[in-house]
Amino acid sequence: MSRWQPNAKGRLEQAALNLYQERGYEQTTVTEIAERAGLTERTFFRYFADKREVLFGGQENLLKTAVSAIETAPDTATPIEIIIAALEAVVPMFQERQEIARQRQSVIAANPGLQEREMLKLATLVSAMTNALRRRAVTDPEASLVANTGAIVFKTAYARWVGEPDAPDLSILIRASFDQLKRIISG
Amino acid sequence: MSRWQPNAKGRLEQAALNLYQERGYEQTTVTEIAERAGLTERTFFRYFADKREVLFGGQENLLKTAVSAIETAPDTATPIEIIIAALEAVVPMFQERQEIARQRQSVIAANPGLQEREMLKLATLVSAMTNALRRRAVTDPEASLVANTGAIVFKTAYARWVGEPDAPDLSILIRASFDQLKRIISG
DNA sequence: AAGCATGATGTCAGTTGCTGACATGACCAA
DNA sequence: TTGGTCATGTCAGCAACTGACATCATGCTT
Repeated sequence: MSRWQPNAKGRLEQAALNLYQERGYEQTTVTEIAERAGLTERTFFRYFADKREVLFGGQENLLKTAVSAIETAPDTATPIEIIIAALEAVVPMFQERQEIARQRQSVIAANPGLQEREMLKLATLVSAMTNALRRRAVTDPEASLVANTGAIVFKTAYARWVGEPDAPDLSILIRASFDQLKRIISG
Repeated sequence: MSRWQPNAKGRLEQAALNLYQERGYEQTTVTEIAERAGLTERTFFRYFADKREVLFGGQENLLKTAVSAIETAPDTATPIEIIIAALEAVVPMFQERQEIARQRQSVIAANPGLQEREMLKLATLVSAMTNALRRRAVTDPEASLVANTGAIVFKTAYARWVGEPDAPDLSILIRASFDQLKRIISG
């Protein structure tokens, strides 16, 4: 029999999400989270840089997937097409977890500090995609404009996907947002 | 002779900006800022909600100006034209203070926590502009897409304006960014 | 002129987020 | 068996932030 229960990080994430929902983010102390996970505060901070970070675990995977999609897009694709491909590459990571995504989102929506963190994560993603585009010889400021455009499209689609009870497929919403943006800007 | 030195808030802002530049944001304590301004830590927190907020004073003015520009745009303007007008309405608030803008930006660039706050401010602005557009009968998600597009355009222009030694006029850069975005998306 | 309300600031004590230093003890490899 | 490793615990401490109450110049009221 091993000394420690397995999956400490996952237990902390679960405990945090539950407590944030039950009492609200600010009313929850890190000590409480750790206790519910059967650990100590100090251990929480070994797994997560701060109290917010516990809600943003999947970020590195997301980033890798998006960057890798940009790197492997066909040479014939335009920058915008490359970005849309990156967004669609990332869709499956959400598709399965719609319920958890909704829980997370309602917690984040209730706290500005968490919204800050979410936007920093998004900005990190945009920055990584911008760099990936530059490596494909897309020049500045086009690379940055394209990456940011991708972020808007995704944000818009994601908001609908999380917000509507019987939302269409995420990749369909992405297409729809992009088409609408095209019409708005050219029109 | 009055009991207190005038302009406590301004003194705190100045002291904070200087100290963040001299020692870095994290190495500066709120007590140090207050001392340099001839006040106490407690008074700092009466003027600013937290240690970051001291760098984001002009925000409310900015927001009011942008929203008011949206409200007073001519009825013939398209949503995109309205947003561009809002961006240009805001230009004069930066134009005079390019040097301070550069100082602020270098401090913010050195600290992720400050970047978080800046993006929250930008998101607040986008949200206010979205609502202002809705009041002009622009429907969702178009209102949100347009406001976000404005934010990208401004961010791109602002980055160049702050980053290049002899940058062109900010409103020229806004036009340039918007034109380029149009080409990218339609192309 | 005396008294009184106001408002900006100070003082103090307390909670919580977060960190560094060191201790513990099951597991594993030599 | 021994000794190292690694996840966790323990403890002490700093800095951000808050609530409660004190101070006292200013200016209004009577």
